[in-house]
Amino acid sequence: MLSSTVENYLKELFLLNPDGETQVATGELAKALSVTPGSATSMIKTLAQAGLVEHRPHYGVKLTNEGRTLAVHVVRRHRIVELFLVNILGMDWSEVHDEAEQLEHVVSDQVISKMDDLLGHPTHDPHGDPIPTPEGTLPVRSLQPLSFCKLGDTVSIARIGNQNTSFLKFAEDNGLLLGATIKVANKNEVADSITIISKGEEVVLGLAAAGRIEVEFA
Amino acid sequence: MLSSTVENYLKELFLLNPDGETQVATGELAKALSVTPGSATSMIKTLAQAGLVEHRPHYGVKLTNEGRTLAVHVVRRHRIVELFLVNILGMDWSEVHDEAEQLEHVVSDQVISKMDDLLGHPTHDPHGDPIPTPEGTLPVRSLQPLSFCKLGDTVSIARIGNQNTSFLKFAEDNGLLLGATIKVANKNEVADSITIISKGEEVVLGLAAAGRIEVEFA
DNA sequence: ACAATCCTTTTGATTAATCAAAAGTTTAAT
DNA sequence: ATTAAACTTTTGATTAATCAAAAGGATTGT
Repeated sequence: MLSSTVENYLKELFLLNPDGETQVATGELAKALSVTPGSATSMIKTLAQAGLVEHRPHYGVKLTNEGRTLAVHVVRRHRIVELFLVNILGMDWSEVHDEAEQLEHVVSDQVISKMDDLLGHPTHDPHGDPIPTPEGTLPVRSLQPLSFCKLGDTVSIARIGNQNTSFLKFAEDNGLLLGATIKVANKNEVADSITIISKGEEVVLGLAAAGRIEVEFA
Repeated sequence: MLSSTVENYLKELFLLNPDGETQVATGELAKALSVTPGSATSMIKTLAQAGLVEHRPHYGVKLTNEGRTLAVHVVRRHRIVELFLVNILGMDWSEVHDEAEQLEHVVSDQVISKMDDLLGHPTHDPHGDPIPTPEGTLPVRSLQPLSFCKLGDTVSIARIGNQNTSFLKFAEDNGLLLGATIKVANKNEVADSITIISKGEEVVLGLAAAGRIEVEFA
């Protein structure tokens, strides 16, 4: 059985590099997991030993097929739990990420399967992130960051890629919910901001924040 | 925040000595937790340091009020989770104990409270064990072990104090469910067995097993 | 080509939890 | 009252995960 720590390293490697195409830098991984680079190096060596990652010292690290499979399962557990907490237990989507972060390491496959049934085999979690199937397949959508939209574009929100509680509360308060249709009312590269119309109200966002909201054309 | 290990030690001390009247022996605690006596001693010293238990070396150990409060909360989480897994997720009562054993350490109070709402503020878990209130109070019932019943007694099953999966499956298969009314058809102290009639069928149990089934007079 | 800088890796220490086995207490039996 | 048996505690080691800080590569600028 994998420790929670190992599961977190694998999951984070997957999230930082979902396609498995690039190498993830030790420092990037360390930062994502809030550990020192030295800790990351030593865990990477352990994972490489176990055949879960491929490590090219000083260049980076990448999941093996085996590691990727395990990582995807952790992600599946996380996202099903999140949706369950929101849809069945009635929790707020801004709160469930941290809770799921704990639960993902202890819920059994059987519990996940029961939750999945109860939820009606959903394809996306409350933040719009795809839920991997039990076999490890991920539904793919072609989304673009809101920050790439042009003046006048009318789009619908498909994903919020920022799990921060306060940001999610802000999004909720301003009607920036999954499926909401919004229109770009202004965009100012110099001022680093974008203005959108959501439910008749103007909302101004910095481009960095808008980059973490993904949309599709309606 | 308490580690899972600490929570398990506290929980087990509570289960071995719910009234806090006697002292629990180091060896007894060690056995219940499947650790060596030496490990138990060293953890007991840590807990005593933290003010969660009172340790009289060579005599035994006992929860302090603070330790008891924490232990009761762990038990509450465990039992709510168990009932949730059975009533909401549709799992079999014989399977939920081990699952709850993991979940009890990571579910937040908020999740427990939502589960509690959804379950309608239950007082007992699927095995008939009382669920402590959020304030730490335990409902009390006066039950007696089935093994104490006399020939001809008609009683209803109120608690199954054996969490072993195979035993629970056996109980289920023989109609020995909570609330079931049974009658003692035979009792043989020499043969160490008791025979009961459950749903018209005779079921023979050893007295040790019958001792872990608790009943109340109908 | 040579530093300066920026990462990464190594080294040595620490903490929580555990075990095996030695040493120490208590209890019970003769 | 001594000794044996049973239990508890201590000791010394081990493992997983971490950190701080030293040492080692790689990259870039001049």
